[in-house]
Amino acid sequence: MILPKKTQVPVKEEVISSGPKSRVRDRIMRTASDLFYRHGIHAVGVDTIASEAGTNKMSFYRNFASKDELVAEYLRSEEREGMLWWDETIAAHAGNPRLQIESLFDVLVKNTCEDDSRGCALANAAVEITEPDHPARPVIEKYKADMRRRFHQLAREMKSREPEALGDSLMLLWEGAYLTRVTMGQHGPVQGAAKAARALIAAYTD
Amino acid sequence: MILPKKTQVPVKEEVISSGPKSRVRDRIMRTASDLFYRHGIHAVGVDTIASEAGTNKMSFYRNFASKDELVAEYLRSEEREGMLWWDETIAAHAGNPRLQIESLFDVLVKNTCEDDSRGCALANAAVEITEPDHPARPVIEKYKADMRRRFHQLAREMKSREPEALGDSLMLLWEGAYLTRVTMGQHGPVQGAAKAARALIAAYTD
DNA sequence: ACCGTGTGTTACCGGTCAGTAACGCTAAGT
DNA sequence: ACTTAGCGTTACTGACCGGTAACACACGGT
Repeated sequence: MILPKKTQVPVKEEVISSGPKSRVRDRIMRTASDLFYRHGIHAVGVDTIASEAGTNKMSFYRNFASKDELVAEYLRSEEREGMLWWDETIAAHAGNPRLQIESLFDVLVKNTCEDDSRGCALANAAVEITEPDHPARPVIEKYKADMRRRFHQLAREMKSREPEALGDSLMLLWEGAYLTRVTMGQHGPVQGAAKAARALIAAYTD
Repeated sequence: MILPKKTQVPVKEEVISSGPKSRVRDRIMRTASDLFYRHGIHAVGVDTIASEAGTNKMSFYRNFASKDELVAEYLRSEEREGMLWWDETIAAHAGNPRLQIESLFDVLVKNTCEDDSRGCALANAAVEITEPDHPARPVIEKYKADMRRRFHQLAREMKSREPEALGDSLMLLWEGAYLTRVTMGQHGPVQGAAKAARALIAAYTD
């Protein structure tokens, strides 16, 4: 850790570490993400994750400090993915904030209505994890605060009346879509989320 | 159970059983409801519930067939309570569906923004419980379907355009308020739920 | 006086949980 | 040829999980 040695070739190590690094770790991450999302975090043990990933518990603990840390990393990867498709979606309609919001909701509905959807991984984790000092908490808080900021930003760019109110209202619809997907299935109110967003946007613009 | 005996006084038994029946059972129910709501269902064991209720595990299993059954009963009681305050709220504005919806959202925001709120007990349970054969599942499904029906009914009574779309939109806001309360706290978008509902109602009426 | 019901108490079951120790193998880097 | 890092394997710990058996007591109705 604090060894003064190894002044030779730190460059090489970084290259390698960013390369094929470890197959096992990636397999565990993918497997854990799948299981956590489908069955919930509390319902999946590390033994299950490891064996489902084709390895064992020891290899798991060689790559992750604890289950809680794995959960936090799972949510960080979900966050990255979510932000990615957000950016991709709005990039397709740059300069047109109204269309950006509408297509965000269109994609949300499309994704959330798929058979295997179980809503938002971050939001579900927030419901499941009640310990205030869990390492996943700050990840969730940061993500949701960021989402809110983005909605406010789009509402502002749209030059709507009361952009904060519109942004928050859209976020309520957004999260409501996720939750009703879980509570009422893919044919529930979630299907009308995009239409509701349009109505709300119209109400706050001229 | 199927004994042909005891043709004497079945009336008396019913009276007694509907009366003071058992204090322990009630204490367990109240304690379990509190713990389940605050910490989640998976996070609370029957041992904890029993001792927190001032009794022990054996007395618990004399009153409940299993933890899963307790969970189902917990949700049934939450359902009863929810329906109660729904009915009370709309009764105050009978004949005025628009005011009924608005005051429903006002009360929702008021309740959900309180310090100790953790959203909707039924919805949280839906997120936590992934087993499709859990006895709590039908309780949740029935409750949420009923809520949707009630929103549709109010939207219809309001003579709004597309009452189904408005009802579903309101439900999205409703559930979004619950979820954002959990993910973003009491000062998040939940505070604007009533205002958003008014905007949506206005958009669907003249 | 008697008996049933509800309750408390203790001890236990098998299973699962997160997490660790110790050993062996292999393949890649030097 | 030698080292080392990554991985597999087995066995284990201590705590907790949901659920049960057996026994004791106290009280209320008959």
